[in-house]
Amino acid sequence: MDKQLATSLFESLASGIRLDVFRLLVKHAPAGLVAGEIAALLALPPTNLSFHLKAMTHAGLLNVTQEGRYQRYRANLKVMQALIDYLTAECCSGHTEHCFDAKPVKTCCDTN
Amino acid sequence: MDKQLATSLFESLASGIRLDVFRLLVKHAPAGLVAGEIAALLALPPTNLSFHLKAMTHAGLLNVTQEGRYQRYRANLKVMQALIDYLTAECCSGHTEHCFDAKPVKTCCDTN
DNA sequence: TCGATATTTCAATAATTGTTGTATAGTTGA
DNA sequence: TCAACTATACAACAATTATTGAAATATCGA
Repeated sequence: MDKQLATSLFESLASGIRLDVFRLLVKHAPAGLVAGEIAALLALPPTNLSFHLKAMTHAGLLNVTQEGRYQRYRANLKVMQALIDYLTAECCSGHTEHCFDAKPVKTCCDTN
Repeated sequence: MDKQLATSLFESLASGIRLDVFRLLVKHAPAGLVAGEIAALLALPPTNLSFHLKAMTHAGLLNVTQEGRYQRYRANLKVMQALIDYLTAECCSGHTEHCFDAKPVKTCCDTN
Protein backbone atom coordinates (compact mmCIF):
# COMPACT_ATOMS: atom_id res chain seq x y z
CA MET A 1 0.00 0.00 0.00
CA ASP A 2 1.74 3.14 -1.18
CA LYS A 3 0.62 6.69 -0.61
CA GLN A 4 -0.89 7.08 -4.03
CA LEU A 5 -3.08 4.00 -3.71
CA ALA A 6 -4.11 5.06 -0.22
CA THR A 7 -5.19 8.51 -1.36
CA SER A 8 -7.19 7.12 -4.26
CA LEU A 9 -8.94 4.70 -1.92
CA PHE A 10 -9.72 7.52 0.50
CA GLU A 11 -11.02 9.53 -2.43
CA SER A 12 -13.25 6.59 -3.30
CA LEU A 13 -14.69 6.58 0.20
CA ALA A 14 -14.96 10.35 0.51
CA SER A 15 -18.38 10.59 -1.10
CA GLY A 16 -21.67 9.69 0.46
CA ILE A 17 -22.79 7.88 -2.65
CA ARG A 18 -19.65 5.82 -3.00
CA LEU A 19 -19.57 4.99 0.70
CA ASP A 20 -23.18 3.83 0.44
CA VAL A 21 -22.32 1.68 -2.56
CA PHE A 22 -19.42 0.09 -0.78
CA ARG A 23 -21.37 -0.62 2.40
CA LEU A 24 -24.20 -2.07 0.38
CA LEU A 25 -21.81 -4.40 -1.41
CA VAL A 26 -20.16 -5.45 1.83
CA LYS A 27 -23.60 -6.29 3.16
CA HIS A 28 -24.21 -8.39 0.05
CA ALA A 29 -20.85 -10.10 0.01
CA PRO A 30 -19.82 -12.42 -1.42
CA ALA A 31 -22.63 -12.57 -3.97
CA GLY A 32 -22.42 -8.93 -4.95
CA LEU A 33 -25.09 -7.02 -6.82
CA VAL A 34 -25.62 -6.08 -10.43
CA ALA A 35 -25.60 -2.41 -11.36
CA GLY A 36 -29.36 -2.14 -11.72
CA GLU A 37 -29.94 -3.55 -8.25
CA ILE A 38 -27.56 -1.04 -6.74
CA ALA A 39 -29.24 1.79 -8.62
CA ALA A 40 -32.67 0.64 -7.43
CA LEU A 41 -31.62 0.15 -3.80
CA LEU A 42 -29.90 3.53 -3.60
CA ALA A 43 -32.36 5.34 -5.86
CA LEU A 44 -29.68 6.67 -8.15
CA PRO A 45 -29.87 7.53 -11.86
CA PRO A 46 -27.97 4.80 -13.71
CA THR A 47 -25.62 7.25 -15.39
CA ASN A 48 -24.48 8.71 -12.14
CA LEU A 49 -24.10 5.34 -10.50
CA SER A 50 -22.06 4.13 -13.44
CA PHE A 51 -19.76 7.09 -12.99
CA HIS A 52 -19.10 6.22 -9.36
CA LEU A 53 -18.85 2.48 -9.96
CA LYS A 54 -16.23 3.13 -12.58
CA ALA A 55 -14.24 5.30 -10.21
CA MET A 56 -14.41 2.76 -7.41
CA THR A 57 -13.51 -0.10 -9.69
CA HIS A 58 -10.58 1.84 -11.08
CA ALA A 59 -9.36 2.53 -7.55
CA GLY A 60 -9.54 -1.20 -6.84
CA LEU A 61 -12.25 -0.96 -4.22
CA LEU A 62 -14.70 -2.99 -6.31
CA ASN A 63 -14.44 -5.94 -8.63
CA VAL A 64 -16.73 -6.37 -11.55
CA THR A 65 -17.66 -9.42 -13.62
CA GLN A 66 -19.92 -9.60 -16.60
CA GLU A 67 -22.99 -11.83 -16.45
CA GLY A 68 -24.68 -11.68 -19.76
CA ARG A 69 -26.01 -8.18 -20.05
CA TYR A 70 -25.53 -7.55 -16.34
CA GLN A 71 -22.47 -6.26 -14.60
CA ARG A 72 -22.02 -7.74 -11.17
CA TYR A 73 -20.08 -5.69 -8.65
CA ARG A 74 -18.45 -6.97 -5.49
CA ALA A 75 -16.63 -5.25 -2.66
CA ASN A 76 -12.91 -5.97 -2.70
CA LEU A 77 -12.46 -6.89 0.92
CA LYS A 78 -8.77 -7.60 0.61
CA VAL A 79 -8.08 -4.05 -0.47
CA MET A 80 -10.16 -2.78 2.42
CA GLN A 81 -8.15 -4.90 4.81
CA ALA A 82 -4.94 -3.54 3.34
CA LEU A 83 -6.25 -0.03 3.80
CA ILE A 84 -7.09 -0.72 7.43
CA ASP A 85 -3.60 -2.08 7.92
CA TYR A 86 -2.11 1.02 6.32
CA LEU A 87 -4.19 3.30 8.47
CA THR A 88 -3.30 1.33 11.54
CA ALA A 89 0.38 1.62 10.75
CA GLU A 90 0.00 5.35 10.14
CA CYS A 91 -1.85 5.75 13.37
CA CYS A 92 0.50 3.71 15.49
CA SER A 93 3.85 4.36 13.94
CA GLY A 94 6.17 4.60 16.90
CA HIS A 95 3.49 5.90 19.20
CA THR A 96 1.57 2.96 20.52
CA GLU A 97 1.66 4.45 23.98
CA HIS A 98 -0.27 7.53 22.96
CA CYS A 99 -2.59 5.95 20.50
CA PHE A 100 -4.00 3.08 22.46
CA ASP A 101 -3.78 3.70 26.18
CA ALA A 102 -7.38 4.27 26.86
CA LYS A 103 -8.91 1.62 24.76
CA PRO A 104 -7.43 -1.80 24.35
CA VAL A 105 -7.34 -2.72 20.71
CA LYS A 106 -9.55 -5.57 19.76
CA THR A 107 -8.99 -7.80 16.82
CA CYS A 108 -10.92 -6.91 13.76
CA CYS A 109 -13.79 -9.30 14.02
CA ASP A 110 -14.01 -10.29 17.62
CA THR A 111 -17.32 -8.58 18.18
CA ASN A 112 -19.13 -10.66 15.62
CA MET B 1 -18.89 7.54 14.03
CA ASP B 2 -21.71 8.34 11.63
CA LYS B 3 -21.54 8.34 7.87
CA GLN B 4 -21.14 12.08 7.60
CA LEU B 5 -18.14 12.18 9.92
CA ALA B 6 -16.61 9.21 8.15
CA THR B 7 -16.89 10.84 4.74
CA SER B 8 -15.38 14.09 5.94
CA LEU B 9 -12.48 12.17 7.48
CA PHE B 10 -11.93 10.27 4.24
CA GLU B 11 -12.08 13.56 2.40
CA SER B 12 -9.41 14.86 4.75
CA LEU B 13 -7.17 11.94 3.92
CA ALA B 14 -7.89 11.97 0.19
CA SER B 15 -5.22 14.50 -0.69
CA GLY B 16 -1.50 13.89 -0.87
CA ILE B 17 -0.78 17.08 1.01
CA ARG B 18 -3.22 16.37 3.83
CA LEU B 19 -2.08 12.78 4.15
CA ASP B 20 1.51 14.02 4.38
CA VAL B 21 0.53 16.49 7.07
CA PHE B 22 -1.22 13.83 9.08
CA ARG B 23 1.60 11.34 8.82
CA LEU B 24 4.09 14.01 9.79
CA LEU B 25 2.07 14.88 12.86
CA VAL B 26 1.69 11.24 13.84
CA LYS B 27 5.46 10.94 13.59
CA HIS B 28 5.78 13.96 15.87
CA ALA B 29 3.16 12.89 18.38
CA PRO B 30 2.49 13.83 21.06
CA ALA B 31 4.44 17.09 20.85
CA GLY B 32 2.96 18.17 17.55
CA LEU B 33 4.39 20.86 15.31
CA VAL B 34 3.63 24.53 14.77
CA ALA B 35 2.34 25.60 11.40
CA GLY B 36 5.63 27.09 10.26
CA GLU B 37 7.50 23.87 10.98
CA ILE B 38 5.00 21.87 8.95
CA ALA B 39 5.27 24.33 6.08
CA ALA B 40 9.04 24.13 6.16
CA LEU B 41 9.19 20.33 6.40
CA LEU B 42 6.73 19.82 3.55
CA ALA B 43 7.90 22.81 1.50
CA LEU B 44 4.44 24.30 1.20
CA PRO B 45 3.38 27.93 0.82
CA PRO B 46 1.90 28.99 4.17
CA THR B 47 -1.42 30.02 2.67
CA ASN B 48 -1.97 26.68 1.09
CA LEU B 49 -0.95 24.79 4.20
CA SER B 50 -3.28 26.92 6.27
CA PHE B 51 -6.11 25.99 3.93
CA HIS B 52 -5.49 22.30 4.45
CA LEU B 53 -4.86 22.58 8.18
CA LYS B 54 -8.16 24.34 8.58
CA ALA B 55 -9.98 21.63 6.66
CA MET B 56 -8.35 18.86 8.68
CA THR B 57 -9.00 20.61 11.97
CA HIS B 58 -12.60 21.19 11.03
CA ALA B 59 -12.99 17.51 10.21
CA GLY B 60 -11.58 16.67 13.64
CA LEU B 61 -8.46 14.97 12.35
CA LEU B 62 -6.17 17.54 13.96
CA ASN B 63 -6.21 19.49 17.21
CA VAL B 64 -4.78 22.94 17.45
CA THR B 65 -3.64 24.98 20.42
CA GLN B 66 -2.32 28.48 20.47
CA GLU B 67 1.18 29.10 21.83
CA GLY B 68 1.73 32.80 21.76
CA ARG B 69 1.94 33.68 18.12
CA TYR B 70 2.34 30.05 17.09
CA GLN B 71 -0.37 27.55 16.34
CA ARG B 72 0.56 24.05 17.38
CA TYR B 73 -1.09 21.19 15.54
CA ARG B 74 -1.39 17.64 16.75
CA ALA B 75 -2.80 14.49 15.16
CA ASN B 76 -6.05 13.41 16.79
CA LEU B 77 -5.23 9.76 17.28
CA LYS B 78 -8.51 8.93 18.95
CA VAL B 79 -10.43 10.00 15.89
CA MET B 80 -8.12 7.93 13.74
CA GLN B 81 -8.74 4.93 15.94
CA ALA B 82 -12.48 5.51 15.68
CA LEU B 83 -12.16 5.67 11.91
CA ILE B 84 -10.23 2.40 11.84
CA ASP B 85 -12.95 0.82 13.98
CA TYR B 86 -15.62 2.13 11.63
CA LEU B 87 -13.80 0.82 8.60
CA THR B 88 -13.28 -2.50 10.29
CA ALA B 89 -16.96 -2.76 11.08
CA GLU B 90 -17.85 -1.84 7.50
CA CYS B 91 -15.42 -4.38 6.18
CA CYS B 92 -16.43 -7.20 8.49
CA SER B 93 -20.10 -6.67 8.97
CA GLY B 94 -21.57 -10.13 8.86
CA HIS B 95 -18.84 -11.44 6.62
CA THR B 96 -15.86 -12.29 8.74
CA GLU B 97 -15.44 -15.53 6.86
CA HIS B 98 -14.84 -13.79 3.57
CA CYS B 99 -12.86 -10.89 4.84
CA PHE B 100 -10.21 -12.53 6.93
CA ASP B 101 -9.58 -16.07 5.87
CA ALA B 102 -6.22 -15.62 4.41
CA LYS B 103 -4.67 -13.35 6.92
CA PRO B 104 -5.20 -13.61 10.63
CA VAL B 105 -5.98 -10.23 12.06
CA LYS B 106 -3.37 -8.81 14.30
CA THR B 107 -4.02 -6.29 16.99
CA CYS B 108 -3.26 -2.79 16.02
CA CYS B 109 0.15 -2.32 17.54
CA ASP B 110 1.59 -5.78 17.94
CA THR B 111 4.29 -5.23 15.37
CA ASN B 112 5.92 -2.39 17.23
C1' DT C 1 -34.32 -11.23 -36.54
C1' DC C 2 -36.56 -7.93 -33.60
C1' DG C 3 -37.99 -5.37 -29.71
C1' DA C 4 -36.95 -4.89 -24.89
C1' DT C 5 -33.50 -4.55 -21.35
C1' DA C 6 -28.96 -3.38 -18.99
C1' DT C 7 -25.26 -0.67 -18.80
C1' DT C 8 -21.91 2.42 -20.38
C1' DT C 9 -19.99 6.37 -23.09
C1' DC C 10 -20.13 10.94 -24.38
C1' DA C 11 -20.96 15.83 -24.14
C1' DA C 12 -22.63 19.70 -21.65
C1' DT C 13 -22.95 21.91 -17.55
C1' DA C 14 -23.00 22.62 -12.50
C1' DA C 15 -20.64 22.46 -8.37
C1' DT C 16 -16.82 21.87 -5.58
C1' DT C 17 -12.02 22.02 -4.34
C1' DG C 18 -7.17 23.61 -4.72
C1' DT C 19 -3.69 27.24 -5.26
C1' DT C 20 -1.62 31.70 -5.04
C1' DG C 21 -0.77 36.59 -3.70
C1' DT C 22 -2.10 40.34 -0.91
C1' DA C 23 -3.95 42.12 3.14
C1' DT C 24 -5.10 41.67 8.00
C1' DA C 25 -4.90 40.40 13.00
C1' DG C 26 -2.44 39.08 16.81
C1' DT C 27 2.15 38.27 19.44
C1' DT C 28 6.70 39.15 20.71
C1' DG C 29 10.86 41.43 22.35
C1' DA C 30 13.30 45.66 22.57
C1' DT D 1 5.14 51.96 21.08
C1' DC D 2 7.27 49.87 17.25
C1' DA D 3 9.29 46.80 13.95
C1' DA D 4 9.58 41.93 13.06
C1' DC D 5 7.26 37.72 12.91
C1' DT D 6 3.44 33.98 12.64
C1' DA D 7 -0.47 32.66 10.85
C1' DT D 8 -4.99 33.22 8.93
C1' DA D 9 -8.70 35.55 5.99
C1' DC D 10 -9.99 37.05 1.74
C1' DA D 11 -10.41 37.32 -3.23
C1' DA D 12 -9.30 35.76 -7.73
C1' DC D 13 -8.57 32.20 -10.52
C1' DA D 14 -7.42 27.31 -12.00
C1' DA D 15 -8.49 22.68 -11.88
C1' DT D 16 -11.06 18.85 -10.73
C1' DT D 17 -15.23 16.29 -9.76
C1' DA D 18 -20.31 15.46 -9.92
C1' DT D 19 -24.64 15.24 -12.30
C1' DT D 20 -27.73 14.78 -16.07
C1' DG D 21 -29.83 13.40 -20.57
C1' DA D 22 -29.17 11.48 -25.04
C1' DA D 23 -26.96 8.11 -27.77
C1' DA D 24 -24.40 3.80 -28.33
C1' DT D 25 -23.25 -1.10 -27.34
C1' DA D 26 -24.37 -5.53 -26.14
C1' DT D 27 -27.43 -9.21 -24.54
C1' DC D 28 -31.65 -11.55 -23.99
C1' DG D 29 -36.12 -13.86 -24.96
C1' DA D 30 -39.58 -14.71 -28.28
